[in-house]
Amino acid sequence: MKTRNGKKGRPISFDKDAALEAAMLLFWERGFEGTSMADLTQAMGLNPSSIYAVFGDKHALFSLAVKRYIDGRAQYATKALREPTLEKVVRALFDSTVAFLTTPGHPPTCMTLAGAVGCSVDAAPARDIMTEMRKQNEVAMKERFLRARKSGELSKDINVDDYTRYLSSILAGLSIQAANGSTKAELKRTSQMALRHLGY
Amino acid sequence: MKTRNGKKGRPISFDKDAALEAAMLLFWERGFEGTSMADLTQAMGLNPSSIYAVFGDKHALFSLAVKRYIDGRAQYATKALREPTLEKVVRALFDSTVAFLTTPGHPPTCMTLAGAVGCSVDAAPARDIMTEMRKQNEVAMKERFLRARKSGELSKDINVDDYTRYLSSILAGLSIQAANGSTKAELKRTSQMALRHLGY
DNA sequence: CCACATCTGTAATGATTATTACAGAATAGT
DNA sequence: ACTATTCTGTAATAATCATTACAGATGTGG
Repeated sequence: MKTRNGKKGRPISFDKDAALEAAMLLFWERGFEGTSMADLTQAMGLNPSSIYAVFGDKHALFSLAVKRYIDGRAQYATKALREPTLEKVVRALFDSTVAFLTTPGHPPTCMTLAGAVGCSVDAAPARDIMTEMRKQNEVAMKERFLRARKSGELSKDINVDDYTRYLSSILAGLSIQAANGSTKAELKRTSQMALRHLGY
Repeated sequence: MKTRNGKKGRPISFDKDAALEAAMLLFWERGFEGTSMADLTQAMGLNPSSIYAVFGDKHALFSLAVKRYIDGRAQYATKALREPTLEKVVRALFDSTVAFLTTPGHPPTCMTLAGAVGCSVDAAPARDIMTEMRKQNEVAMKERFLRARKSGELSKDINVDDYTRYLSSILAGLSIQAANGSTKAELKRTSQMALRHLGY
């Protein structure tokens, strides 16, 4: 057994992970429609046949790239929600978002905002994936805030849905600010102002 | 003199304004890259030659469409800044934004966010126009807040740049919320929470 | 070493992209 | 009426789009 799990035929000659990472970064920078298969072949260092064989068509590849983004680069948000107290959660949310948006090596914005907001009908599935991801993110936030409400950290006077949407709005706004070219210092001050208004 | 300003040749047979309006709405919905010239010919009811003769190429047409958007549909923001007091300005900013985002007949988001955030290098000029518009919007807000600072309505303890970016962030966030499918009632509650935090 | 299965590279596919060439139609000034 | 000028409609352009056909390469299991 030369391993490969009993699979016959010529084995893959490239690093799937590295290829998908390259695809993810390109989609992140240019969105679904702004990224051509030709661009992808170049960035991934593969020929079309290999891409289609391993990842499927462009839509499937985009889905995988988004999944990689969510499970990797975007985990900072999930981690922030695991902080023990509400204040720490909210602080971590802002701090890690600012850090994320200003990390070199990738575009200064969320992939889910750059990917596809307005797009052609052909790209609508990609846009819907992005919308779905943004909504899932809000659901995760809401669940954490519901726990904070039960523990008494979040006043019962506050509607959790509203609180969630409010925070989500500001965080999305930060991403737009970053895309506009705001510096790390500016983003920090903006989030400090948001935190102050939230009572932290 | 049959008027037409001494212009010779066959006269234009269509309504420039209506055609540009149709183009603007299509760009708004699908962004620069998501809108093809074929889509535009159909939506504008014109053949390519007429479009090129009157509006120039796709980039020029996009510029004109954005200008029309700014000078028309997006004037609500400029009007809000003309309110007499800071509180009225801020309230109007939120109220009119929510009204705008939920007005039927156009996409539920700002054109400057839907148009092109991530895009191909070919579409970069269009993206840069959108970024420029978002920045100009902030400049206008900042000027108004500087006046409020001078009149004593805005505390000198508050950095006007920060205040501007903070408000701009929340407003952009509202646009993302609306694109996510939030209802008018939800957007209203979110902006009410923002207003409360701002002291209004 | 042989038959089979899978992957790789190239070159082709047909569709769609933005843009233009060109011929005919409609006006203006003379 | 005539010519010059401009607009309109169609059809062509060359480039690029996503996708696939196919032949050769490279492996596995027997």
